[in-house]
Amino acid sequence: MNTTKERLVSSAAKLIRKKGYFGTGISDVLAEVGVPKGSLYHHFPDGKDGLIREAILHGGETQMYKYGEALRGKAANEGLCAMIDVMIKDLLESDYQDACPITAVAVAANSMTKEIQDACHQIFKGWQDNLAGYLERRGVSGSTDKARQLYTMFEGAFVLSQAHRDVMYLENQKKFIGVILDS
Amino acid sequence: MNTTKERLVSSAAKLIRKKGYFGTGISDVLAEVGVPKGSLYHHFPDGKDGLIREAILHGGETQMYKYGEALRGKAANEGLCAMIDVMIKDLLESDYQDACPITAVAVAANSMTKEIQDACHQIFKGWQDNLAGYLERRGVSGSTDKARQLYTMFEGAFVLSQAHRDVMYLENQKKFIGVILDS
DNA sequence: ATAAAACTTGACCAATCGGTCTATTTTTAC
DNA sequence: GTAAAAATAGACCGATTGGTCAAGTTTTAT
Repeated sequence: MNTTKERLVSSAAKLIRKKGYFGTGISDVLAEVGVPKGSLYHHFPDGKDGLIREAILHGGETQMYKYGEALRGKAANEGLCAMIDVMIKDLLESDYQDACPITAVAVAANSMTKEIQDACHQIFKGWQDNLAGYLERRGVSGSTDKARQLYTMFEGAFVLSQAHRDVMYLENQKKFIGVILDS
Repeated sequence: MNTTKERLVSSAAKLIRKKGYFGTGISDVLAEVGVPKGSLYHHFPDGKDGLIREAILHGGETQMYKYGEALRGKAANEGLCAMIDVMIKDLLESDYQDACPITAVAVAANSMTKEIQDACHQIFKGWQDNLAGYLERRGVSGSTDKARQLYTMFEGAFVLSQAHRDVMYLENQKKFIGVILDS
């Protein structure tokens, strides 16, 4: 399926990674999809907020799927390194233009609707739980705490790699994965 | 001194922490300071970009000073914990509304002017160098690498604590400071 | 076949955006 | 004291913002 609604959501998801909530205009999305304004308000009666909310969920789930693919069937350390490689690839392929799809909105989410805050929260939590489950299945002790810490490090490294236009921050995390897993 | 220019800069710095670059309007700043438009364009001929650039530098330096105060005269582990407490206090006092002053802009900085990107880069680098110098003075080996890693963790924890409205992410970093310093 | 529901279309709206401009007031320098 | 410079003031500008709406088209159900 490739409905108008889906194309609007994935276009919005793509744009908010680059410019965030306030930087992404309704007309930008409309122009990219080639759809008039009325269609958007038919599918999203709540307007921009409804669209962005779904875009966050869509972007977050897409990303989680990519991470899941990288982890699958690998030992803990190896899988986590592959996950970092996904992040590095994302940054390089977009020439450092694509932020973490959630961070791009989350940093200013407190001035937005409750629904959007919840969407950010939900996706972040999903990533974390997914990572914890992955570690648990590999027999790592204290999987919840370690997943949280790894996830924190990766998030910081992503932000800094983008800001400095240097994937070194992400690359460096590989060295610390073992330190955390063994702690 | 408390000049019009300074008040404009610190108001802009305050607002971009809450809403980011695109979310902060020139008129918001003007309204808060109680100054007409002409004054702003007198002090900042480059308009919004010039103002935001100085706001980033100002906000970043203010923050660095606060961190420096927390670290001063303390052993490495103790000082870093105090630094985390500063971040926690910032989040709680603003009811999770204030993001890291640089992150708030940096996540979308790639769609802004080179000058603004450079300002973000400069402040981030300053924090990192400061932390490395602090560790070095305390005889920590590999101070550059460890400062970078601690800084990455703290940045991630700040973003996640804000997004989840839960300072636990920051609080948890205290447990890992020793792990990194001893690694 | 036909009525209802779903969807598309684009003109239109008030409000706000960042920015320009000229006029006036205040401060500084000599 | 007076001229120049700095700063304040706010009306005004075109462009864009998110959003509404009435009219038309297509799809679905019966």
